[in-house]
Amino acid sequence: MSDVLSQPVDGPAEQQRLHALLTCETPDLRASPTTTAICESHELGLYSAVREKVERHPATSPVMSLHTIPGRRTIRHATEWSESVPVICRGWATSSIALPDGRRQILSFLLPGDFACTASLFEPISGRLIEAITEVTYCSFKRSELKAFLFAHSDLLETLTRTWIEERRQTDQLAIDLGRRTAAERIARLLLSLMERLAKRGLVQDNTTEFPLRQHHIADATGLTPVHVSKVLSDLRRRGLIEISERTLTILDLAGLRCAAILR
Amino acid sequence: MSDVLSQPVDGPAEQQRLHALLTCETPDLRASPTTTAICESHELGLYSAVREKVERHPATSPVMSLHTIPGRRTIRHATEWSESVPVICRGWATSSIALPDGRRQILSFLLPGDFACTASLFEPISGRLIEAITEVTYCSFKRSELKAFLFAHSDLLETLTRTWIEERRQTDQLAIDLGRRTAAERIARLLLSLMERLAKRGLVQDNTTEFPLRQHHIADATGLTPVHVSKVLSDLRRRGLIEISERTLTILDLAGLRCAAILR
DNA sequence: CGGGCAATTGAAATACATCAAGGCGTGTGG
DNA sequence: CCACACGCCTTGATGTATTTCAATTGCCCG
Repeated sequence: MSDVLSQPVDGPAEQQRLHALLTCETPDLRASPTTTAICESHELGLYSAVREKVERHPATSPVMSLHTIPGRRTIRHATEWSESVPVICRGWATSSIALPDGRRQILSFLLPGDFACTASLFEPISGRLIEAITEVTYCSFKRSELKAFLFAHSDLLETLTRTWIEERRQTDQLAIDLGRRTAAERIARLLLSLMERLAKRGLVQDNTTEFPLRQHHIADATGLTPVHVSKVLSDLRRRGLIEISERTLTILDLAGLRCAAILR
Repeated sequence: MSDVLSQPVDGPAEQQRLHALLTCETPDLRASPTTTAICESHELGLYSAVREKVERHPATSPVMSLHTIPGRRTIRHATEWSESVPVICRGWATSSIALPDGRRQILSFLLPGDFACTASLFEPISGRLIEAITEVTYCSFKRSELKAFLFAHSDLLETLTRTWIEERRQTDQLAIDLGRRTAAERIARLLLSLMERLAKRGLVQDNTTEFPLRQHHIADATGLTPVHVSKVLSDLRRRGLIEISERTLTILDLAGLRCAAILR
């Protein structure tokens, strides 16, 4: 295992704590930012649906373990044949593909509640690199058991297909963004879509949110160079559309930004 | 319905013919190019698996109908809420997204045996445009029945997930192609991947295949302009890697083309 | 204090787009 | 049968978006 700092939580006593964490039953945990993020993402998707189901049928719960790793660490190597499926519980991560010569493309940013990739529920992932951006705590499900659990509850299976379809929609959009949109459009759209996802998790207030992305993350997600990202962002700032500073992003002119993203 | 020329084949007598077509039982049909393509793609994926199953349990077969439309006609509009799922049986088609201003991105080329999009098996497609390139005959399954049929045969469900994972792998590759590769790399990779898929269907002989794509198709698939595609293709020709003429493509130097695609 | 990562900015280079003209094949109507 | 239009491809000239290169700054951290 490459994550020296990972903290498996498989013990019987720890299961109790994990269950509490998952279901937000412990007051002190509820107060922590960790579980806040998790709880807020209640209506979100597959993970929260699984969590709810586990809460109701604890006996059949798939084996899982909690891990916390610092930023910039990799969660899954591209070649790793892992029997477990990670879900982000706290922090930001990336899912990307790398070319041998160093070029790389970020396929998606993973926020709390996101499975790394729905396809990885069925087979070990192929060639995708999962990396923490910030400090991340994630939940590792044993694949075989999660799969069985999903198939045992047909409503979960339905949520899974909905998640999958949504995932597909996202990657379709990514393709047209990369293939047919200008740099400014791509970046504006990225910011807007992140804002939307963060808002669903209750992480946006007054159009402002914590924003741990470095410009090279934006570059790798939009198929651009860090330098050019810097120039475009400066331009968006100059036009009074956004403000970025101190790992914080605020959208000053939503309509204007939408226009820059060409959401006609 | 926009396809004036479509030929529904729902009648009881026609079912017989359709079944024969699907299972390649009729000699005259077997000889025709139509069914050759279908039969060759035997080991290919979901469609052939479904076909096999239907052959074995004809009574439970989902309702389907055959249609033939000329080239350049649209099979499914982007906004169309259709209750049926098309599979290409003969010819080439595209699956694409269009922007209101005319820019468009082809997400995939559909060859015989391909479902338009695995996700569309569960819900009507959203925003994707399916268009015939050549004359196309396709098979329309009634979604609800196909779905039920799949769920009734768990091995089909497994084939479905494998297809889905493969589909996902493809769109991931598309993203990194569009985001991080040069024009020549994109085009070389497109040609190689098409060749590979055609070879699986037995449509390649002596590194030569029928190739109905216009350069604007290649452009829309690679995020380039038709003019630039022309220039890159000319270059590949000049370097003795490929030959395109008369709607025919032959790869003269496979290793060289692979190198141009940077498959290190 | 030094060293590494991140961001900014300007100048130069390049990949690709746009514009424009011409050729070629094909269908169509006179 | 010819004239013509139209779609498709090619090629060159020119324009532009984005990259590459380089220098500078600030910041964090040991």
